[in-house]
Amino acid sequence: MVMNDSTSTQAADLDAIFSALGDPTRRALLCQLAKGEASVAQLRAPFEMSQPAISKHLKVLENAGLITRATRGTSRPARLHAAHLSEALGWLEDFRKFWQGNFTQLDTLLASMPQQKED
Amino acid sequence: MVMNDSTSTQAADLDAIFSALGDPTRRALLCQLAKGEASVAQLRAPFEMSQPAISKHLKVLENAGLITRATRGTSRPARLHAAHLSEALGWLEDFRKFWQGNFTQLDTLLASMPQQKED
DNA sequence: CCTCAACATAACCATATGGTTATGAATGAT
DNA sequence: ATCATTCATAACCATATGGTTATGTTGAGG
Repeated sequence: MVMNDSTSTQAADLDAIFSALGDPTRRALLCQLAKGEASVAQLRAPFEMSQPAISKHLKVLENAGLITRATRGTSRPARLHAAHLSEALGWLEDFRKFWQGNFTQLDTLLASMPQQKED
Repeated sequence: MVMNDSTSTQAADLDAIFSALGDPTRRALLCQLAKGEASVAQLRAPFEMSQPAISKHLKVLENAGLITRATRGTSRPARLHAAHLSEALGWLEDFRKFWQGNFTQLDTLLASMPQQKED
């Protein structure tokens, strides 16, 4: 497994995806969208936040490839684009496998060594 | 499943974890640490970046609960703390399940409706 | 055609982020 | 005791982020 930038998933993608997920409002928006597509007004409803703020968050999610926008009249409904979410999942799962595989070795290694003071 | 802040995982945790993962340097640091614990100097080696910059990144990772620090003499080696990584994984996997479950419904729903122009 | 509704965009602001250089503190070695 | 090494912290800077209000744009309906 390759754990650096030579992976098929571009580092910039992961930057955008993880950063997008780092905001609670945006995670909540994704949760709403998991129930189906929704307009800006609908997405805004649960929040005490201005409409432009929601539009900005949606743009961040769109740039991260996590949602797509349509145009239906004056409405611009958003919907999930799960492919990019799996990129983040993929990285984390790969990382977990890598770490877990290595952890076993490390564990074995530590067990065969004189005890060390940890701090 | 609960997709909001009332989950056992605090929203603030996820904020910190995902934000921490949003930086390529920090992901690279985690990859290095997946091979085993490492000192600041060792972690710094692959980067063209000052030592304080690395220390700052390590603090971000530590605040996110993704690593722990030890103290061995003048060295302060870092090591992975995978439990918090699984929080991010957990959120993403839960989200995927939620979305996938709902996607089926949505798909069925759309199939039973008159065709709509998408944009 | 006029107007309302639904958004987007611009301009602005405060704070956060990611880097730097300079300096300080603690430990190990001589 | 001194000195070098390892790292943390402080101060600073440029840019990004997350919010606001004000305004522009575009399509639907009377």
